[in-house]
Amino acid sequence: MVDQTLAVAPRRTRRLDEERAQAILRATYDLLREAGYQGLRVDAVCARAQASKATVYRHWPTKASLVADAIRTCKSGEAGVPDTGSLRGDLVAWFGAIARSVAGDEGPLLAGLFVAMTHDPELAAELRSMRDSKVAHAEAVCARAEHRGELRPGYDPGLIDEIVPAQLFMRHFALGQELDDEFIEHLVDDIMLPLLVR
Amino acid sequence: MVDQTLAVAPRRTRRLDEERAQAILRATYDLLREAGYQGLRVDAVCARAQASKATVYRHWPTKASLVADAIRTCKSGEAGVPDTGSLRGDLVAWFGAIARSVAGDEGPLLAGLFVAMTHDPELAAELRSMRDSKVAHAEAVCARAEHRGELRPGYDPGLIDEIVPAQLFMRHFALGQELDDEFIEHLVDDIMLPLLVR
DNA sequence: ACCGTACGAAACGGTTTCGTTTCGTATTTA
DNA sequence: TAAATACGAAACGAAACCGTTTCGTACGGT
Repeated sequence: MVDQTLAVAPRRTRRLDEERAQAILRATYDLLREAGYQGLRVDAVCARAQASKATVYRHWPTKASLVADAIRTCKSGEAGVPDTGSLRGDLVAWFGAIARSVAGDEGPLLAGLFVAMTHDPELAAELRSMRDSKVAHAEAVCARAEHRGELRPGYDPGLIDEIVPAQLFMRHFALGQELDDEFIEHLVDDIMLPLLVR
Repeated sequence: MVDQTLAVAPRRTRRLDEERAQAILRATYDLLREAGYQGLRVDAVCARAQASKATVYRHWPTKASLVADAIRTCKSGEAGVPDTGSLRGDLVAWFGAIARSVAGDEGPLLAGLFVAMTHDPELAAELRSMRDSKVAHAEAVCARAEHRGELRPGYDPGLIDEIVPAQLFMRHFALGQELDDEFIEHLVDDIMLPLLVR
């Protein structure tokens, strides 16, 4: 990313240190999580990263480009899920990890981006292209369960990707309720397992 | 609401016309939907409602109080659902209506309020207390279906309130995808009916 | 070593927004 | 009718923020 930006730049001699670029993107990411896109101030990014505004604007001409790069760079990858020996155990462990992500970084980032995505379709498209689909992971978990005899053919693993993040996000942000073990188990036992096992 | 505000005010002679108050709250509501909470400017409310800032600040000392009153006043009520003669028909019609609301007013309002709710717990609590639960409605629809022999006892109507708004909102705002008839039918046939009928 | 470019810090000029004040006029009450 | 209050429009003073420029210094390439 940053290298690519520099590659199309004019004949540069001095260039932005990779460490400094990371600090700028990290500051952007953290402030984006705290304040949302509309509340994000380039001034604040520069202050937190101890970078000059001229530098930041030179490399990222718009707030949208800065934010897109920040998310692309700092977004954590999908953690693997342990094989617990049962479909229910796998789902509880996995959904618990997703819940921690929703309550941690991913949720606040998304919460802070909705209005901007409504107004800036280009940014929206770019951010949506970065979304990690959970379908492959769901397929792996369900295939394991099928192999164990817990599931019969005909289940739709895509329902996991469709339902679980949405339920976790809305419960936490719209309703302000805890994503505790009880809720995770409800999500597994009352919603996802019935839909997969039927 | 507005009357209550006036009732606790000092010995007033001239007072804010009810029509004027409504115009201010309507302008607030509309701008909130367009720009979100963080993008809402009191200046813009005053310009749109043709009210002075002194007037607005006199009656609503903070942006949060203005926004809470605007939502309380302008939020449309839950429309009734026609009795189509079948559970599936009822759900398709009802979820279609919810989808139109999510894509219309309710969704953008919510999308624009997440960050504010994170930072202002009082505002969050107040807004959450205004949320129309769909449980009673779901119970009525399901009771009708049970009476028709379509459902057996043991279904959980609360799942409708839990799942449907979240799925509609996230599909529209997070994924930027259409809430078309196909998706409504998928929501009914592949998710809600299996969970209710089991 | 020299030259060209860009760094960080600070300042710039312009705009926006906030919450408050001022002023002429309107409304309500006694 | 007079007095008190508040209306809408405009202005106020301060702060924040934007994107750009300036300056001394640092870095990369030849």
